[in-house]
Amino acid sequence: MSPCQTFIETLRSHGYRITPQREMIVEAIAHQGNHINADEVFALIQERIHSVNIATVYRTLDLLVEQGLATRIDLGEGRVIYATDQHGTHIHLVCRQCGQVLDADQELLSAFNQQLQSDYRFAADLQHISVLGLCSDCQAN
Amino acid sequence: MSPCQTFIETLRSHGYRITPQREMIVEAIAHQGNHINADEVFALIQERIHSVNIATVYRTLDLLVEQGLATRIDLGEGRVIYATDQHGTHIHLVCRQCGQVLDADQELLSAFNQQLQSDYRFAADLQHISVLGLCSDCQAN
DNA sequence: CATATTATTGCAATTAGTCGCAATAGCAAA
DNA sequence: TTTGCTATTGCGACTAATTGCAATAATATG
Repeated sequence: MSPCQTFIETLRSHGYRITPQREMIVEAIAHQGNHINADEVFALIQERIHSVNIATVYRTLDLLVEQGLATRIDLGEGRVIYATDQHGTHIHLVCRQCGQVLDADQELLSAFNQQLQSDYRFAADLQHISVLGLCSDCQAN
Repeated sequence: MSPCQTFIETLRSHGYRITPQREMIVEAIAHQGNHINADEVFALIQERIHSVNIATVYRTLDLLVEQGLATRIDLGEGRVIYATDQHGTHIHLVCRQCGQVLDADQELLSAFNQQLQSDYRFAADLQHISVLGLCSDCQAN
């Protein structure tokens, strides 16, 4: 089953209705291998059909995040991106001074993840997070 | 030196001008021991003087975060809070389904923090972060 | 203390995202 | 296939936060 179909089936099995709008939004975020923001999703859908509302895009993206099918990452400065759980896992290191974004290896968080589950019974979405801080250049200044 | 004065001096030594507005905003966030959001800061200042603009509040809070004197935490659902670096460090575990917020021990991140510094030369602001995931109740459902 | 420089502010306009509500359209059951 | 229930959508209004710009005021210098 393609990733798209998996998403759709997951939504259906959780009692959500499958609309053309939702299918197109899922396709947009799934086919786009990389990160994507709400505007880009909206633009991709507009290429196919013009009558989809931006509010529906936001609502569907929220739904996908809530269902754990996608993650929402706030990179600061109004940069909010989405990615499917299929997307290669990694950590975004965002410099709070220059705004630069560095990627770090996801493995660094595995011990933390296990502790959250054992100590707090909390299943953290760590496959794709952003961490604010200072990059080496800005530390020097 | 009181925390307020430290903040003010830090700003001054970095070449920023000290205005009454900035002093009041720093006092608001420093005296408020706990988290505070932009609206609350604005309300606290309005009690003293009415001519301060909300845009200045946002700009000053951004400045404090950029300078590492405060942290900005996005708890989702439009809940954005600020706290000084004096504030007791901890991790917010935000459930992506029910919105509930749990606090976890900061210590869990110390190994991760050290690795970011040694492997990526990145000084992460981990004293006060939020992590999205599923709480035990919502995992059960 | 007076002056010049320019960072900061307030204001108004703008943007991104959200919300309430009536109309529409999935889906389950007959 | 038809019907009924109600989740979902589109729309317009609204809110939170940001931005450009001219006026103001903090600081350095003479």
